[in-house]
Amino acid sequence: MSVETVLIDALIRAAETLGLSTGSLPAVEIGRPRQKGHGDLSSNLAMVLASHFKKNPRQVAEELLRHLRLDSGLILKTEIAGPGFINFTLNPDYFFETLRRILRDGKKYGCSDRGKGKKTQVEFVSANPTGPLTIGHGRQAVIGDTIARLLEATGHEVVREYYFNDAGRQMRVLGDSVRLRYLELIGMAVTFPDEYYQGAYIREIAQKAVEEKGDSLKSGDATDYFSGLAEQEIFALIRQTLDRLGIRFDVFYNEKSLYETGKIDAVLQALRGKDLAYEADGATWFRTTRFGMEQDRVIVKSTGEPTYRLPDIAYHKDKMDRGFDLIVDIFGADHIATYPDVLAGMEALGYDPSRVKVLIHQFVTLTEGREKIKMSTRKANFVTLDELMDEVGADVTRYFFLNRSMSSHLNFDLTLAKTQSDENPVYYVQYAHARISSILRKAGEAGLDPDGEADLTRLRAPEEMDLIKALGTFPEVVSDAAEQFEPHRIPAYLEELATLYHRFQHAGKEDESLRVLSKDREASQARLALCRATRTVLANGLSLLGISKPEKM
RNA sequence: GCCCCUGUAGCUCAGUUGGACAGAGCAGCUGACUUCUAAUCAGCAGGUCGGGCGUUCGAAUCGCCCCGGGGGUACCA
Repeated sequence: MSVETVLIDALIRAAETLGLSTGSLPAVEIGRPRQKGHGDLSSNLAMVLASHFKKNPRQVAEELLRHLRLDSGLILKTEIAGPGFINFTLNPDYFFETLRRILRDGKKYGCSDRGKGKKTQVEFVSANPTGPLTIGHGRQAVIGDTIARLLEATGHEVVREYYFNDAGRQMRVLGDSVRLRYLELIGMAVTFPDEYYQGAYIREIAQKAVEEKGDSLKSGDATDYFSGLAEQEIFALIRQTLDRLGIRFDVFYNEKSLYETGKIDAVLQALRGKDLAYEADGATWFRTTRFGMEQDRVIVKSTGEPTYRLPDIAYHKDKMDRGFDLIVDIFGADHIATYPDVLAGMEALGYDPSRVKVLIHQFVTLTEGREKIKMSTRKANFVTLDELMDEVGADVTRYFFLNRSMSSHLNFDLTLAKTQSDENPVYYVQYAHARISSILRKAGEAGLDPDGEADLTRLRAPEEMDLIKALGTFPEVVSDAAEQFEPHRIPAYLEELATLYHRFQHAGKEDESLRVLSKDREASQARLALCRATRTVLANGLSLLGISKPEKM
């Protein structure tokens, strides 16, 4: 039983002796004061009950305290503060126990089984192979991968999936773009349309075609060859980029297969069978108005070609049929309009739409100093994810994207990322890890045992206690981040933890007796244990972010 | 017009789901190294939380109305 539940039980019992029936009690909550000096835990119960008793909250708090029976081995001190908070100070033994647990659990510390065995799919990136991944894709890739890692850490069984389409208009234009560059390369005069893909990579693919085929394709329709070649080359590039970021997909799902296996038709039939699809103006419409939307939507154009909605619905039906309990879709803000239709589709087909969790991340605005750089795959003026990693490395790239909540626009100043990479917070966190590694190495030389037994009660300095307390909240941070799908909580936590560690180690510089490797052997062993526990948590956190854990810097 | 995101220190952003005097990093200014790696630490300065009204014991957080920025509102994806 956690301390929180113990306290809640005790508070409820105290409230009952004041004449409140359990039924009329509001939900009792235990919070963590953010201010030092307000104890370790606090309850707002007195303030919530004040209006019921028509008394002042501090007075209610006093009465509650008078009836509160607490285990002194757990709670050291209670106090009424502020407008009527009851603050609890925990017995340090409690924290030493969590420290032991960290040392015992190691890599598992922070993991939980909240999502025990839940079959979960995370779909992200899903960029069509029309060009190198951009910085916008990068944000999604890193967010998606980290959410997958968080879900794994909380016991989910995760499949990472990339959905793409290599048919359709986009790919035809791509193939034809390559064809025109090819013709140019073999010396023919062509006019290259504005709306075609302008990037230099198109020429490189065309060059490959020249090497493979010479000028044998100068006449006739070889668009299929060109788009096939382009897809192959570009996908290889995309996988390579993802690999640099440490991202591996379990499944690459091709939209085309939905047609080949008849899944598209099956959806159409099913919708028609339920009178949820109808023909009008030469097109086929989905009765989305049945599901609370303002207008019906076209799912098959008058040309006979489906709109994106139909395959999207068929794809999600397939996810449902594959038995996923939780389906996480990660989209950029530009796709925000597509998901209500997909969810309506699920409902129409008799599935529970609440199994789908749609996460929308806002755009990345790339700036160079004050200049905004516009990003578009078709125009040549984008900065690729690879170029970014060339400049700042994979760790910084991942960290930058994970640092901020996905609902806020990300302002990525390229000049800042390049010139200030030394001052990037990721190094601050990594440095704490490296520093600990170094001190553990030194411990052996000093005749201490870095992995040895320790009397943890020797840890009493404020710098030590603050660090221990922070280590104890890690599992909660991880499960909250996973549950809320908010990866940015992890870097925020790690920065705080790194600060506490740096402060702890620095204390030894001001006060000789607080050094980790001191003359007091027992104190040293206890501090080494604290170092090890801190390194474990830093390492586990960095692993969740997919960022390296240097032993030296 | 309607829908989604957003507005917090000079800049970039957090804010534990309604709690205690609003926080961090960077930039600025002071100080601390023959180091258990100073890629560090301590301190100072910096705010009408876009504006207004409301709900509440209590609002950056919830509701309504304005103002600004971004995205969407296709028989494009």
